[in-house]
Amino acid sequence: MGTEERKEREKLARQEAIMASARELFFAKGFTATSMDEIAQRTELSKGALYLYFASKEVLYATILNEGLKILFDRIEAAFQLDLPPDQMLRKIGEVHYRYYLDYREYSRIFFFREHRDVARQLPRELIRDNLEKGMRNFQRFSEVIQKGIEQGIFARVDPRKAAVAFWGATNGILFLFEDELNREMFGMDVEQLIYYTIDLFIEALKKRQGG
Amino acid sequence: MGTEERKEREKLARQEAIMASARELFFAKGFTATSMDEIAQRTELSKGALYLYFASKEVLYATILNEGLKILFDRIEAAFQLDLPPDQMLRKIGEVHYRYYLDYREYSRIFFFREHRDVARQLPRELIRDNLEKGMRNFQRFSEVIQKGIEQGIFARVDPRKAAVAFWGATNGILFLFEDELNREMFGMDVEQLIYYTIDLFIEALKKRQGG
Amino acid sequence: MGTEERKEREKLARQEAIMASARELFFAKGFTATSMDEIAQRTELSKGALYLYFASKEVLYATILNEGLKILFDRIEAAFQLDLPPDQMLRKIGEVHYRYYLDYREYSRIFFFREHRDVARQLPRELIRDNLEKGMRNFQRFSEVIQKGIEQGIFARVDPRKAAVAFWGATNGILFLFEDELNREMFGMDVEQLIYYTIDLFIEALKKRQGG
Amino acid sequence: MGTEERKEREKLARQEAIMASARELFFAKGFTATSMDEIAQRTELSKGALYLYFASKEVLYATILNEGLKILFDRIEAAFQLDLPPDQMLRKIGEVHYRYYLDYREYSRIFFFREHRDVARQLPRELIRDNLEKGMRNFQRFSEVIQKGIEQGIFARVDPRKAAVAFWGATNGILFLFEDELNREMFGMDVEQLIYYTIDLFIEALKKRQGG
DNA sequence: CATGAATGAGCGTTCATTCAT
DNA sequence: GATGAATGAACGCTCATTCAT
Repeated sequence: MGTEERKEREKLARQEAIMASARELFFAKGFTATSMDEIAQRTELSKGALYLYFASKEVLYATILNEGLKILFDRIEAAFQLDLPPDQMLRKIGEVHYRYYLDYREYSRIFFFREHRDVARQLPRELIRDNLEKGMRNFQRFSEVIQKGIEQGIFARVDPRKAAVAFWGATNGILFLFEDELNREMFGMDVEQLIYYTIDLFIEALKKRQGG
Repeated sequence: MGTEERKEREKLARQEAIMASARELFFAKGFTATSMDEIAQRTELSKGALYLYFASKEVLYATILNEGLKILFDRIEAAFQLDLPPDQMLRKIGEVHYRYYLDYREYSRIFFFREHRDVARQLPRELIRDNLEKGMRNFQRFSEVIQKGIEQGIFARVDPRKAAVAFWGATNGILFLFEDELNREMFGMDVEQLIYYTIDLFIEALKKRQGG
Repeated sequence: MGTEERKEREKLARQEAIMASARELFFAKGFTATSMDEIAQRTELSKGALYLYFASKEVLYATILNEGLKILFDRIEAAFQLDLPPDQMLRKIGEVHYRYYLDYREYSRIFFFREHRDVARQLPRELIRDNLEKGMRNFQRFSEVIQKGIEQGIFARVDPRKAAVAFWGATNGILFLFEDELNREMFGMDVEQLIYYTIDLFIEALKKRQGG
Repeated sequence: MGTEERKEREKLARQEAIMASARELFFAKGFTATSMDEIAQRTELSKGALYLYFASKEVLYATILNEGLKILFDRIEAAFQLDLPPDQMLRKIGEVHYRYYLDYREYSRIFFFREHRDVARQLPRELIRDNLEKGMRNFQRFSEVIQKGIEQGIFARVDPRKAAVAFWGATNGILFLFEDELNREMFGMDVEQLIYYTIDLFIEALKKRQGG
């Protein structure tokens, strides 16, 4: 029968509806300031119904965070499918990171919340493992790109894995710094300028460097 | 009589006792999740007494944050007093940042979270301005070091201010990434290794790069 | 099914139960001295439940006040519907005021206190306007009665509006004075005696007076 | 020795200083909104010291209220010393009441607080008795004036004591009504106009009335 | 499945009063 | 007498979660 299927579909639709409301509210007001009441209201569902779909406010939040993480993973994954020479690929990855930061501003932002950590632990084990695997795959690919660059003589003989983390850390750090208004004011420059500057600086470093 | 002095001492001791409890709790659970009740209990003082020493939870938190910020500023300030060639000075700054991260782990950790900023705004205007000024002075010195390196022919003709932010962002980003247990597990390397790796990579990049 | 109806009824019953507790407490101790905790306890409901029915302590109080005010307005309104000659109508109004004072002793009492006004301002604007309108209509009718008395040659040519306020003020003042136990003891007479005495004195004054 | 006297004087001075601060604050913000802290601060005395002079916040408040009552009593007392014919004397009393309302606005206002009653009971028995006696004396004189008016044929043969209370109640009632902003707006006239209007209306009534 | 009324613990903050000094 | 640090109970209000229907 299609009955069960329909029910399953409806259940998922409802779940997504809740997440949609929650997303907007969490993004706009943060975890603490958002109440289950508001989420229920915006979803036009009863407060009790929320607990039919999500075990707790924390789990709901964590699920949303995970969603954002998935998007980032997928975008990076997609980038790796492109056929680009290593140096351009590196630039592409940086760009993807920055684009994600622009397109999903709130997800990026939310990763910087302390609450993120406390709450991320609430994710079902399988999701956590899944994220870890995806992350590792990306990291692996990242390293391979650099390795390929070395083999092709484009990059110096660096440690590909270290370089990958350093690169990722650098872009992350820039975006993080520019989250703070006081910092932005202090630096007097915009993120875009700086993120590409940092990416290029880094790629140059890899190109010219000798030894690991 | 020493009576008054003693009282003053005791008052300061009590204040420090409150800050100590608060520090531990804020570090462990963040601002929102820590209650004045808990702080009072841990200090073995009545909740009301807390308000004799700090006007509000926010002010208490802000006072603690500011303390940590001051230490970092002072350390960087001190580093700039050393007489080192630009490239070594850059390495020193990175090292200071990392040392601070090690010695005041929890402060670093707290600065990484968004909650920090929301509360930091509650600091008295003069403190905010003071912090901003200190930050700017550090940033200025930082840029000057790079500028000097360029003039001495050690560094390529980069934009000193952009390079300074990129450098600071990179170290920050590494430390931030390694805060996450999953990331640590994924990367399979330790922070120290990587932070120095990144610093050196960066300095090399500045040395070899042509154009700005 | 009657399920929904029953629920609605129960809801209203609960609301009334809260108001009943609140009324007693507010009457006995005033607004400030009454706590939501007490009201909840007396209603055998959790404190939180109170807020399901009333948005705030102020709104709860205001709702009760408004209820009492409405009764008074309605009674006066009803009196004006009677077909009585002006002098008897005046006496009727005084009597209504006094009867209300007897029947809704606590409401009268509460209106005498300043606290009332501070909280009355918290009423929704529409209610305030509504009350003001009702008050004005009553005042208008009141004046018209006196005006008619003048036209019929029963009353002297006084200013009807001033006379109306003076009359209302006089009855109010008597009731207010007799609220105080010390005053009652001092005067050695009862309210009823005096209120009618004052009313009659007043009507006589209007009858015999020449000029306005 | 004058030592003891001096001490006594100082004690009284201190007491008065506390009352002065308290008066201003109670008048400006009401009983509840005024804290002992503020009173102590304004008096430049420690909070503890306040309790050396007044047993509680309530007693302090009551003492101030009593002071205001005394002023009113004294003014009326003084009026009775004047050598005026009964009708003019009555007008004088009304005027004194109104003048007091103008000059000691806050005292008048404060008598209308619910808190007044709750707190008045806290006065030392002797003060309460004293007030009662003064009140009775005034009431007695008041009645005598009317009695004299009757004997002189100026007033009709009313019950002097009832008339006195009615008169006092009427002026009180007017002042009370005009305390309320909404009422003032509704009536569209000012107190002064109306208070004299009511006084005169009343005196006329006494003059022309026949019987008691 | 879904509702929404109800709970109950918790929040930051205030403040009259006490008491060791 | 005088201080002022400390108390402790209270305040109005919120909200994640539960559960009878």
